[in-house]
Amino acid sequence: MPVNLRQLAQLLGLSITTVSRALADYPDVSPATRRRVRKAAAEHGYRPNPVARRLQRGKTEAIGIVLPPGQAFFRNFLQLLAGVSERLSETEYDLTITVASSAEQEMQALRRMVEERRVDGLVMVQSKQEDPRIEFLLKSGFPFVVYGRTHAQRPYAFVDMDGIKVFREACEHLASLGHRRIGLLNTPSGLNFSQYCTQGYREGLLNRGLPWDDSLIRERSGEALEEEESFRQTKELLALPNPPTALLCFTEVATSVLQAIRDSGLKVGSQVSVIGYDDLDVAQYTTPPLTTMAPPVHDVGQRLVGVLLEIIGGVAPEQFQELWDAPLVHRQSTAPTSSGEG
Amino acid sequence: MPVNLRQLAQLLGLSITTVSRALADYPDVSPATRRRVRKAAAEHGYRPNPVARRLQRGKTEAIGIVLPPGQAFFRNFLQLLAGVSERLSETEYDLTITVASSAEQEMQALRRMVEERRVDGLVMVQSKQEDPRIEFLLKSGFPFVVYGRTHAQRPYAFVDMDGIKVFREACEHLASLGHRRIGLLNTPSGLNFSQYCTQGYREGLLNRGLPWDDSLIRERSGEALEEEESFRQTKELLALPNPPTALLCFTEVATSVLQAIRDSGLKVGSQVSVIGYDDLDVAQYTTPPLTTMAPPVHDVGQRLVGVLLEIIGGVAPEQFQELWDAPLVHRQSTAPTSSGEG
DNA sequence: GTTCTTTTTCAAAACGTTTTGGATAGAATC
DNA sequence: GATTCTATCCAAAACGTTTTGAAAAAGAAC
Repeated sequence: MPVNLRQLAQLLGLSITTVSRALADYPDVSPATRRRVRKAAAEHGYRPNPVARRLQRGKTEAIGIVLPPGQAFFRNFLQLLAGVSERLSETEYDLTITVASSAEQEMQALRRMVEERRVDGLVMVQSKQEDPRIEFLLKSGFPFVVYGRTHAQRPYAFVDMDGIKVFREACEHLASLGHRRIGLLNTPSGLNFSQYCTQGYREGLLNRGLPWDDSLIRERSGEALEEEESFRQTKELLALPNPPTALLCFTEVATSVLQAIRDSGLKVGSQVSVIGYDDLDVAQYTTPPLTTMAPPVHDVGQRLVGVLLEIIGGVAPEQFQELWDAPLVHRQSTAPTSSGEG
Repeated sequence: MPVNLRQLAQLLGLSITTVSRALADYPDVSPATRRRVRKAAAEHGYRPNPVARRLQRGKTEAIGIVLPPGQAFFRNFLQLLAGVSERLSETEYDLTITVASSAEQEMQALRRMVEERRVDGLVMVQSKQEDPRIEFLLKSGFPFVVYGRTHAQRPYAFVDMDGIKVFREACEHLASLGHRRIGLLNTPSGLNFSQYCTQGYREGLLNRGLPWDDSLIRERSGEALEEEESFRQTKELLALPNPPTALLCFTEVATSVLQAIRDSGLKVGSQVSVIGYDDLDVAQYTTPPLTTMAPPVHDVGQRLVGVLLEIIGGVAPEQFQELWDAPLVHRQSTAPTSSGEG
């Protein structure tokens, strides 16, 4: 049904070559015929067949993502995906995804993508400390970029949030508001990220001359319902003899944290300041609206594609090792202590 | 780098044709050579190039999904995607997705997929009552299947939950436990689905001879934070002079509903029964664990692909119009009233 | 040893592009 | 008028499969 190059050329009384080159803006086709070709192509709704182009170019013009198993996926993954997709729409590339139902199935899906050359490159997410997927990709020399970091022999391309810096600065910001006791409600320690949080938190305290206090730190087990566990942990912190006046937490549990604060008879903002990590939609709707560390997930998604395309183009991966910053978005859940700056 | 058919044939001293046919199990190649070819193919890690196959077959061997704009995506979408992906992994098909950043961009992405023939068919999600996307697809004669229903001139293929039946039966179940006043916490009325809920609820009451009472129904505005709105609405219902002893709600807001019940000094299960729609993970972790209407989203995803592949294969779409049932998963949030069946 | 089947193999076309390396014409140069 | 140059155009090859139609080899029948 759709018209192809041969038919279009025949219609115009031109060769396939000339039509192709006219549409691709080669300089060796006269302006007159170029216009003529353009017009005819538009009229007949000619669209080059991507599959044919891919074969000829030896590229699949697609990049892949395989979603790791386990429903517990990070909250703003769709936003990352949106960034990826948006950047891709500027190109001829498609986004091919498969969602894995188990760890073995994940490796299998990965193998299929690289060994059958179904995509030109891969965006890897949810990196683990020791990650067989990354090892496999390094070994096979396949283009890829990681959102996150991992332990690997050889250097590889990644874009990651600078968790240490982000939490350090959030912590320092709370200190500059006059807070002397700052609590940390960390994500489960299975993830790489939780360690960066703790370290940044530690550095922030240190920089401001505040003492380290184990009792001000809680970490989710990852087993119980996150809302309930966070609620409980927050109440524990506030019930301490010398309770914190500020909390660092993850936005995904922020509603529970805020609720626990109110439930303890305290006012969020004026009495207890809270900063959440991740600028989820929900942060705008909590009462009061939540101050957050706002990782630019959408932009990261775009950047991941940009990097990957360069690597596919032949640039060495080790050139792309980026740590990104997450600015604070100030809302009403943070306020100076009554005693003011100290 | 990877070996292709020509090289493999040369290695074996056979023609391309024979090697190809041997691997495809044609009967006209002798068992001996077939074995020989198989062995060599395995040894050299031969994988047919999918792009070449696609060109030759005139198929893209891919199906597409374009995610509608707006972060507020339905909760278990990833589970649907998992089903889609799982079914697809039994075939040679890839899954191509693009996420739209706006309604126009959504149409544009759709056109691109259809007009450039980047995929062989589409799975459509989040159907609206009047849906220009569906109209466009019908007009262009492109293979597609919808998860959900819509108003359209011509018949089309869909797989949808039978919301009326599901809510009717949930309502009747509560009635059979002795409940006489049953509340409904509905999803915003913008969605098709909310009307099926109301209707099923109505039919359930009718079948059990229970009176319709407007004051027992609440509908989220979709503007406020869903947790807070649901909490408030639940408290309103329980504060009525003649309050409900059972509630139908959506699992995505169940924690707030349960909390509101406790907050009103009532016990979930023995005093107020709750059934949630959607068997999200969270249902297992609430206190008490939540009885749910459990749409088999994963299976629906698989089925959508099955249907789509048949349509791509040439079967008429109107043959596939399926309404699926969602069984009740009984947990501890439902119990007979103290007065018992009656 | 010829003829007729049956089994096994293969050359070539096709899918729809892009790109290479000429060809052809007219204009410019001498 | 022969030569060179430039501006246009095009035939053909290539990408790696699948499939068609025919050829070659092997067996069976006489």
